[in-house]
Amino acid sequence: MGRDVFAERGYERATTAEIAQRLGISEATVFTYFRGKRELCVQVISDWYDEIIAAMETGMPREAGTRAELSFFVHTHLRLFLIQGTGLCALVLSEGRSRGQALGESFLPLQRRYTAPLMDLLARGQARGDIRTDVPLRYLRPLVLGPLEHLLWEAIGQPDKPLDLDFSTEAVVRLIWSAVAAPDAELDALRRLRDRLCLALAESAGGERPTQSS
Amino acid sequence: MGRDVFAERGYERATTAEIAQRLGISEATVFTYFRGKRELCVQVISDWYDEIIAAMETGMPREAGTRAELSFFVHTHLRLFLIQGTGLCALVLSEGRSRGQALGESFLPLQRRYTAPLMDLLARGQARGDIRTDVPLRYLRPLVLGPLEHLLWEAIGQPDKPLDLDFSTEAVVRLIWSAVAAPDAELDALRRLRDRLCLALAESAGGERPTQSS
Amino acid sequence: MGRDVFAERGYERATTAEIAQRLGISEATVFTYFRGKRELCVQVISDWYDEIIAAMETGMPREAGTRAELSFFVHTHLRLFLIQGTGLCALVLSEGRSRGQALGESFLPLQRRYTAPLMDLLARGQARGDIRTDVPLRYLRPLVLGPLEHLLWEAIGQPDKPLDLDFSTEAVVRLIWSAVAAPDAELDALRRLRDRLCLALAESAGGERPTQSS
Amino acid sequence: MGRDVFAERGYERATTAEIAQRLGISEATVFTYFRGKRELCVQVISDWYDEIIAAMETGMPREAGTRAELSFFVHTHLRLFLIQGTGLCALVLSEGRSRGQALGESFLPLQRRYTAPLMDLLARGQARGDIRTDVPLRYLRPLVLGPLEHLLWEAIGQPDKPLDLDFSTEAVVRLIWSAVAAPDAELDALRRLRDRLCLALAESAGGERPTQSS
DNA sequence: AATGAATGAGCATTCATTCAT
DNA sequence: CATGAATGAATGCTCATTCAT
Repeated sequence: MGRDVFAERGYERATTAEIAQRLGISEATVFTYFRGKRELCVQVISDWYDEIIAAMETGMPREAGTRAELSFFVHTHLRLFLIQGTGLCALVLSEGRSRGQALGESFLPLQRRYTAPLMDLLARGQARGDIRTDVPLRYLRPLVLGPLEHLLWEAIGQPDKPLDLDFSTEAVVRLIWSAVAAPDAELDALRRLRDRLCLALAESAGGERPTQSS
Repeated sequence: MGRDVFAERGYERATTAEIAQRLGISEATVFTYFRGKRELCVQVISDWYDEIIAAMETGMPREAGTRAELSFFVHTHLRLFLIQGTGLCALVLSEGRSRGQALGESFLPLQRRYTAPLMDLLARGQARGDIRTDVPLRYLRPLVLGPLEHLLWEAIGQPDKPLDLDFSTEAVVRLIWSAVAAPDAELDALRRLRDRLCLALAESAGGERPTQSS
Repeated sequence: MGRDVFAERGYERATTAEIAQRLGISEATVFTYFRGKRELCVQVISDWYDEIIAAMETGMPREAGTRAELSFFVHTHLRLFLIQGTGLCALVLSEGRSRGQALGESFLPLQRRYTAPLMDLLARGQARGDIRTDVPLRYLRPLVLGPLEHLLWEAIGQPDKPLDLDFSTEAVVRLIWSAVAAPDAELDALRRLRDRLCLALAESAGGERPTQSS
Repeated sequence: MGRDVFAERGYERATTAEIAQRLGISEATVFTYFRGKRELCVQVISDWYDEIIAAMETGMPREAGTRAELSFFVHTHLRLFLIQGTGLCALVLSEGRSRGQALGESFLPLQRRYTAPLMDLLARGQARGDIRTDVPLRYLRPLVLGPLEHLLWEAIGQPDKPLDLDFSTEAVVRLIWSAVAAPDAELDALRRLRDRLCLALAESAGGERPTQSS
């Protein structure tokens, strides 16, 4: 699979020879189907993106609330990039960006397609009043994707310390949520939650209770 | 300058010929001072890190409050990487990681030295009570560096839309601060309440993960 | 022909460029068939040895008597090395030996294969009673090959004085034969007598080594 | 010492840098004294030859008989080439010969000077009637030097099997002598020896005695 | 369609040699 | 006289790409 080679070696160090060999075909045949190494690589990345986007759009729990959606997004993102995509992640991040002219402008649309599910998610959240609206989405997006990438980079760099998927997801989402959630919305929700609990559990009034700023 | 070439072309596409040419010296002279391309590149990265770290440690307003420190960190990070470092950023991120063995293990200590100012900043904030302590620093770090990297990647990808440094800094800091700041008492208590409830009611509730909507 | 280049220039001074050029192919094509310069050179030497060995085994007059066999061996050796092999001889002798590790251990088996025809010849001679048996074959071999090499070296060094093949063969064989032939009975006995006397009278005799003059 | 470097590495693989370093001087200084690498190497070889020739001329036992002289020559040759000269031996043999034009014609006179002691030895032997005169000296010389070189090559190639100097000398001389000695001279000497022994040891007539061809 | 064979364009690296100081 | 610094000229080797079959 060309994907594996690019993922393992990076763009420059991947050779058409090895790709052809792993595919069990002749090196020349590769050029029958692709105009060149660059186009092949773009195709590989593109397919990879398609899978991710499909997974995102298919599984997204659109009715479960904004936080659940975010949680799903984070979980899926980490999962897909961890199972095999770390190499491709590096590929996209490093080679796919302006550097020189190797992989050209081919990635902008992909990038846009990929971030679409997240942008939709955030937009829906704003419509629901769950996501803050005082900051343009343009600045919210890196707040989500940035930490994920950073976490993945660290995971790549330390293959001996594998990431605990569920734990990491929860930790990251909690942090991100603190930043992107509509402040009032969260407070409101919490207060409503507390009030309902107080009613339902009137007799069992033990445990901690909110003290200050009623 | 070798730095520019590596920054513009990446490790593989940078040629010793071009580096020598831009330095106005012969290609052979390069090898008089560096054992090879790899060593040269490591030196370039190392110098670059030194500059960043020096800038961070020198200008850090240690008495102006945690938020001001964070603001300075973000501003400085964006500024230094924008003026020339984006390519080097990519270099470190992509080549410096396990990929093959091109740039070996030379980067781990650098990486650590670079994140030190941020970690110190966060630790001081926690001591002052400004930074939340319910999440390990290990998870706070990507929350800061991640968005910055992501923002920079986007800025690199769209050179026609230059980043407004002060505005971006303020926007990003505001977001990050929401996530890393110690919540005030009520919020804190409410959140802990909610979290424990979510756990307790996990089985009797629906399938989707706990959200605070509704 | 790669053989010519290595023969004319030696290993270090032979360039893949020149080899390719003389073969009328591109330099890259050379590396399609050989993993590198070293492997190519080993192949060249190997083929050369094959030819010599084949010539030796094919033409050897096994029924014509030991002296005729030796004559054939000498004649063939001189002929093959003179027509084109002197350079390869130098190649094997100088590069093929321990010096650094350029041409590795690849030559030991070749060396052995090459000397096999001579060793067989000598062994047959001993079986027939034509070759002396009082000296291990190990010491007879250099007595044959050594003068041939030396003669060839001289011939190389003085290209203006070409060697007369038949005359040289006869002269060399006559000399070698004197040394390796089984001495006739009287001489044999006399020599053994002398040798034992030399040993027995070593202490009571003068300082200088035993000679038969006087 | 430049000598060591050339001996260890051969001409091509020896670098002026290493030579200068071992001499504890700057690389440029080397070029103050020698016009170039080639000249330096010629000087090294030349000095080496001087030593050998001096050893030959100084120690040669001119009154001890031809065989003793030959024995001394062989012993000294093997000794000097074995202690440090194998590398230089290879150097002279391979680089010193016409190959390309690296070490040019500088060696012919050296070669001649070196073989002079041997030629004189043989000439003296012929004058004394000890060395056969039916073959030109030109053909006798390789019979002596050839086996020595061959023996040395083998010794170089198998550093784990060091040569026993005295034993090898005796073995080689015995063989060479068979070839170069004047046949009649030897027989005559042996017979005279036997006759004298018969007289001196008339009573102890046991042991072997020459039977045939009295 | 598939491929074996060939290659042009580079690239990092080496090293003898020069020369101003 | 000695040398630090610089380099021109090679050299072995790689690899994406082409094309006749």
